[in-house]
Amino acid sequence: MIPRQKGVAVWRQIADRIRAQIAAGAYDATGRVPPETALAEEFGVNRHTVRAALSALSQEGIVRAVQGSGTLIERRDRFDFPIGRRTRFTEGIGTQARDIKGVLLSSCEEVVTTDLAERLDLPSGARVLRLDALRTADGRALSRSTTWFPAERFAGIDEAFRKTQSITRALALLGVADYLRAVTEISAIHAEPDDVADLGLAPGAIVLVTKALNTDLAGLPIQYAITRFPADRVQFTIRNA
Amino acid sequence: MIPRQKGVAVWRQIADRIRAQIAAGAYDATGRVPPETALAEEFGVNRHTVRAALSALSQEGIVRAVQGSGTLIERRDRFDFPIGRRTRFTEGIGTQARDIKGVLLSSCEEVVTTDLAERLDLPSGARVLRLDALRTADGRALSRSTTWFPAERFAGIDEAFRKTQSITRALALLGVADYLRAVTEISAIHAEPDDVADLGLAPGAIVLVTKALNTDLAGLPIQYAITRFPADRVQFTIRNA
DNA sequence: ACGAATTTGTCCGTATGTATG
DNA sequence: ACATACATACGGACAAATTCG
Repeated sequence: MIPRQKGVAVWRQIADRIRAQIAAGAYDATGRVPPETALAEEFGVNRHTVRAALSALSQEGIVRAVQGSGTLIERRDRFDFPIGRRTRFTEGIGTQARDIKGVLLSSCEEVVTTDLAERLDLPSGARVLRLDALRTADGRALSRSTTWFPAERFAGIDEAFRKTQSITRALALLGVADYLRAVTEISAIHAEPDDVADLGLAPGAIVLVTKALNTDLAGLPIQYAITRFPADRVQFTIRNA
Repeated sequence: MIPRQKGVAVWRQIADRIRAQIAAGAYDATGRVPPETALAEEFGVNRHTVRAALSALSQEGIVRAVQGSGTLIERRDRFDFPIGRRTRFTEGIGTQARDIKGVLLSSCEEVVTTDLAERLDLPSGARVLRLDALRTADGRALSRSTTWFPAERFAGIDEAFRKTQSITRALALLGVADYLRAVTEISAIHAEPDDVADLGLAPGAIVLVTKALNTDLAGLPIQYAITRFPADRVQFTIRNA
């Protein structure tokens, strides 16, 4: 059932599949995972291997085992993040969580790279403000973003973000009442050491990476952002209404 | 450097990172990967472990080691797949590959599930045609899709697809000259055994999953598709022009 | 209240895979 | 190629907690 190639432990592969099953609502009827013996038979492995998988999920807070009773599902949430012409992080996720926080990890001014200069339509040598932020929803890390603004036009955006905890509200403070999403690139990679630390992931976990360009209403680029999401907590929806 | 947590072998984590570096063009200047000793130092592991990683990449055909010379990069391509109101698979990928094939793996008629009935706006108990297809570009698997059409309106779409190797051209044969992408959901998961077999992936690899609804010009749903892409060969771009 | 069945928790041992030097 | 240490996976046996007739 489970392929025995090398490099990825069988218990991890099984953990990934059970997590996906839970997220898909496969066990909603009972609110619990099937017994270890049943899972062992389903995946064609020893019960100990299933136990290793469930132990990992238990560490993640997804399930909780009760001796004699079974393994209960603690949570099965995957946030949906809509992407469209007027994409806003906080608004998009807003109805799905109560307590959304944006923490500014660091900010600095730097000279644009050639790649970034092209995207933001800046002359080479121009200066940009770089903001590193972590967003959490109900206490769980939801994204880790690095954002660049043209330094001249958006001086003070770091303080504005620190106060408002939101890019949208920070931009509003600086006189940008509205802005538009021009392009979004989406890819997926394995978690890197930074992701493991910042987003609280297991190595081998999946990170969804978006690279987004926002413009003002005149079409002038105002912001370029690279954001990393834990794939087991997030999905994207593109609506062409 | 590399975290020694459990479940994923270090050599596989390193292979994933080198593959990502190659895809990002990090080594384009020399056309080769740094020497094994340099990589070993960079990742803080023994040279044997780096050799295991490079051996895996060599198996995938991404690099080729030459004794006395170094480890050459054989290919570094990641297809970009644009998503918009008029999303077309073949057109979108068309300029990036010469030889695009769509193979019909199987087709059958089935009764809609409640979930699918809602998405396609069909009465419960209605019948749908299901097409399973594998798409390849230049001989490499690019996607594995399952597509559902209302059976009544699209009788014969399986034959049309088999002939034309394209959903767009198959729909044209059945009188649908144009159609629109209404919604696209994007998520990422670890490869399942089917993905390993169909897409030629390693277990532990990442699969990008899209769930897409297409409508005709009148807004009537004509097609719902779930497509799985190997994440190391594909990225998505959403343009809001 | 009791016992049987079910289910998770823990211990033993053994073979293979992974990583280092 | 060799040696060493640890992680992974299996198999079996039994204990401990819960459920149910």
